Amino acid sequence: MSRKPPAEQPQASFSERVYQMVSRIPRGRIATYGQIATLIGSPRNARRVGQALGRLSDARAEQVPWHRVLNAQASISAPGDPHRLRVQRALLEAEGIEFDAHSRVLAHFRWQP
DNA sequence: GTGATGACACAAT
DNA sequence: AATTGTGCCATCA
Repeated sequence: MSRKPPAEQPQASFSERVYQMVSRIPRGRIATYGQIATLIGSPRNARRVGQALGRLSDARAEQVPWHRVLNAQASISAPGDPHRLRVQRALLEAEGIEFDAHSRVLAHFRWQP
């Protein structure tokens, strides 16, 4: 009897696709939540990108450059978490990324796939 | 099951 | 330019 092929998933889970795409952001460049969402084929799901990154285990977080993902204003999004805000900014500055007076990353550092 | 929340984005005002 | 409202949808209480 023909076995039903294990319902080949067209692609990895949403979060896996997020991690894979974020991993392609080169050092010294930044991308936005909406940009990642669009790149993985889910244009209206920027929120879910943030949720996925938030669920990264500490171990995985060391392999995924989550800090290179910012909001549409190119600023760090960390409501209610001033600690991560500080850490994230430090990580970005450590790779040469610069901010303007409004804590927004200069357009110059935007990743263009 | 229902309703609130959220690492967002975009349109409308 | 700055606010406010609406869409989105997995998660969680």
